[in-house]
Amino acid sequence: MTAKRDKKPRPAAKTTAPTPTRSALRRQRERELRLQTILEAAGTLFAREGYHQTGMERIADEAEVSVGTVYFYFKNKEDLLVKLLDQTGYELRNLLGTAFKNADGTLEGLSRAGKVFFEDFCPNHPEKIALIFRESAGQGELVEARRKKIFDKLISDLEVALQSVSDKLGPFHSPLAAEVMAASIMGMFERLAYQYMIWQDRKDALEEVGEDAVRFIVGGVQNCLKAEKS
Amino acid sequence: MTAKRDKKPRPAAKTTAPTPTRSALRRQRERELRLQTILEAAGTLFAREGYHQTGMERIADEAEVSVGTVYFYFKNKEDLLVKLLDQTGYELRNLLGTAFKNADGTLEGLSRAGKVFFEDFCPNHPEKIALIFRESAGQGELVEARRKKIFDKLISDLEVALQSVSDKLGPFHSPLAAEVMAASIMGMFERLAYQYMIWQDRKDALEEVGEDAVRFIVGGVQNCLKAEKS
Amino acid sequence: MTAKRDKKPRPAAKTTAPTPTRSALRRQRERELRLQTILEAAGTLFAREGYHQTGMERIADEAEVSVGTVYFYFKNKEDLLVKLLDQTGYELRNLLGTAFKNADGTLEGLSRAGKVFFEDFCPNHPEKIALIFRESAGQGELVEARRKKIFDKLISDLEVALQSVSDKLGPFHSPLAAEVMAASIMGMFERLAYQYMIWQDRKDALEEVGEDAVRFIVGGVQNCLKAEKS
Amino acid sequence: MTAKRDKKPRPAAKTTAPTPTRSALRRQRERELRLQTILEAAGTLFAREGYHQTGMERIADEAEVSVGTVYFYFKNKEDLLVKLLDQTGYELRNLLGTAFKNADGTLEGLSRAGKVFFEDFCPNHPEKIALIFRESAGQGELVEARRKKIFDKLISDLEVALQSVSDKLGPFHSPLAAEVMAASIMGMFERLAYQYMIWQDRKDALEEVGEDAVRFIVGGVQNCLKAEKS
DNA sequence: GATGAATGAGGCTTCATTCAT
DNA sequence: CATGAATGAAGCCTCATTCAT
Repeated sequence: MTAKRDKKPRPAAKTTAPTPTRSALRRQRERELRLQTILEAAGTLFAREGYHQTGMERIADEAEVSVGTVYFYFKNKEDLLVKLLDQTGYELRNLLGTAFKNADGTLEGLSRAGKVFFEDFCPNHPEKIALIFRESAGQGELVEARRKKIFDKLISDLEVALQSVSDKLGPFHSPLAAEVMAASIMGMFERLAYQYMIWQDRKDALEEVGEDAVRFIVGGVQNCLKAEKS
Repeated sequence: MTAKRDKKPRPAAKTTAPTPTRSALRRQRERELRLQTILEAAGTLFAREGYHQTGMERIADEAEVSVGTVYFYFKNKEDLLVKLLDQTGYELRNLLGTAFKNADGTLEGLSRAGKVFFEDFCPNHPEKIALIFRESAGQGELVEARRKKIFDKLISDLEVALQSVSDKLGPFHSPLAAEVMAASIMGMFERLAYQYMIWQDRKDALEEVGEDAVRFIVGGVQNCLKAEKS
Repeated sequence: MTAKRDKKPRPAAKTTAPTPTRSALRRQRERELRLQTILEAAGTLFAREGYHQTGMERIADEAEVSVGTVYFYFKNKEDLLVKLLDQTGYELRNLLGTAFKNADGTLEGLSRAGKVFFEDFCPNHPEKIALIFRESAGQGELVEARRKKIFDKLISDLEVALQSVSDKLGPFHSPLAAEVMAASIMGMFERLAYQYMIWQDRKDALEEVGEDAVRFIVGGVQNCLKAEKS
Repeated sequence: MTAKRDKKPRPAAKTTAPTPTRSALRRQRERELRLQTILEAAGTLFAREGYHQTGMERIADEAEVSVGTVYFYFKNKEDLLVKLLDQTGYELRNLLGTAFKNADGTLEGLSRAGKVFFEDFCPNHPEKIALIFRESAGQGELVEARRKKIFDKLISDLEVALQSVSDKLGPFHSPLAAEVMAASIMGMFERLAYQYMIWQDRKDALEEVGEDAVRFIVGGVQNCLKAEKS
């Protein structure tokens, strides 16, 4: 979970030291802290300068450690990107997944979820937008696989939410509809975030963008329901 | 359109022959041909193996020329990507732009444009999808600038089409709406193409995907109109 | 004095140890040593084979390090040449500058300085002769600028010495005289060293050459004094 | 004498065409002209940008011919430099050699020769200064050999002139003296020209520089004579 | 655990030279 | 003779990764 290779299936905690000394605990904490520091440094740089334009030495500098230390915590550069991607994906999924669950099968709920993305996530994590939607693209099979998994999960979560809507408001025109809509909505989020956060710097417009997007989504979903609500 | 640097702007003045000789014409043609060959080789490899994973030597091999020849036609690797991107962008814009214009301000027209993308462009140009939506992302400022320009134009074309719709069916709820919807639709196209062409290999599903997407779009647009049609 | 870029200006603030550990000192020493080893390898090869005929790999081989190591200590090939040139220039100026100062405004002193060049510097540093008078010529603006600076300083030192002579023995015929003579003498040194050390291998003749050169110089200087000593 | 390789020991003139047609003559003239054009283009560029910084294509451009044509007239790039160097050397030797001969063993004659260099050659041929004293240095064995030959001849000419002086005014202190003085004077010319023509742009000072240099030389020579003239 | 000097394979690019047209 | 597209060896340099201290 922390260091280089997962060689040792965690024998430490249970076997030798049942009662972790205080210093051991502190060490554990410091280690976690350092790992995060490095991860953040990498994240910042990847987002700002680009994955390939960022060297390991630069990351080490930014994290105020040595290159060797970076390699102690991460197997290699790709690993750094993967971990970063996973973490970002996890956060995003946490945020959106929760929002979708709370949607409770209503269109209002979906709308709220959309607003969470545009008004919470985007303005607070521009570098994560850059990472997940830009830097992680086209970086080799392993990263791409991870990226796919994240999107798959997000889309899947969204699909479930849409099914709930369907359960309440009637079936969709097509069996693929939920899946397609889920992917569509993710695509919207992606491009809108990219447009207004990365290519233009219009954080202030995000609220309105979110509202329009949400209205678009609601209309879209409604239109895919076989028997539309009167 | 020509080679490396446009240094010599055709020193036609001296030669008394305004009509290019036949051999000169053939050379011109061969040159254009070879340039395209290289461009295609690069396109294929970038899409299949990734931009960074593809060396110049590999490209030369694939195009059956020497490395030097590649550099005779393109300034450097980035130039190759940029030219490729521009060409792809041009084609896509040609296709979609035309479709949007033909939409003539009707929702049916928009739908047709969507189908053109999913049923014409996607299945026939999977490598262009990969190039424009994956490989060109995060490759340095110059490429990113070009990428932005392409997306901007596509979105702008689409926005115009949406304005036409608005002209016919009434104003949108918000002044940003057209722009946001345009970007949204591009995002949908992007992610759906990516999902079904790259991550999954479901060309057969594209037709249905397209239909669902289009239905979603139509619903979305309608919902953004102030006075909805009854 | 240190490595590649002086990025980190010694972040001493944090470490509570103002006294560098013994191992740190040893490292420092080893580093300096290696830098010199590389510099010497490059110097030897540049002199023997020529700057352009010497590849970085060859230099690394000669210094018994890897190419990467060379680039760890020097920014690029030009940097290697510049550092080498500076070092050589510094030594030469040290030698001649001191000799000129000790001349104390006498012609005998000047003569002694000349002999130092021909009998000390030349036979012991043939490769530095080659470097400063041959390899560093015509290698781009940066190197040329450095070269000019070195010559300027040497000439300036010599001019000062000549002014001292003038102070003792009377003014020169022309205001430019000191400067011209200084440059002339440097030119003599240069070509004589080149002739007898590089083009011919007549180290044994250097003593006599030096004597003749010095006699020539003395006569030249005297002839430029307005009121010659009887 | 003219083209690529001297393969054919000139069978043309005598064997097949005893009476050169008019067109053949014109061709001959044009060929010579073109050769000179290329040579001048190369000379200008070598002096301005440096030998290594100048590509063959650039030379061809400047001469308004194709690369192939350059290779028709010159075996390779080095050949271009060698021919240029030879030509320059020839001119210089012509100029100085004549001047030395006209010196007629007098110090006034030597002085006149010096002035010819500083007041005729330098201001009118800055690019030749650059070529012979900078660009041709350190460019491989063949060029260096040629360079040596040129300097040897110049020095030898000068030495002869000095011997004439000696014949008139008495023997030199040392048997090497004439040779050493000859080299010294060449060195003076070299460095002074370099200083005032290349590193500084003080053509206007050349006259004075020449005068001072000449006075220095005269004094130097006199001082090397065993029995000085009263 | 941390350090940072060392490694070296691999990448991109240049450019003198050739040769079919 | 002239052209200029094509060649490909060779060069410089980067940077992820390792390992002795």
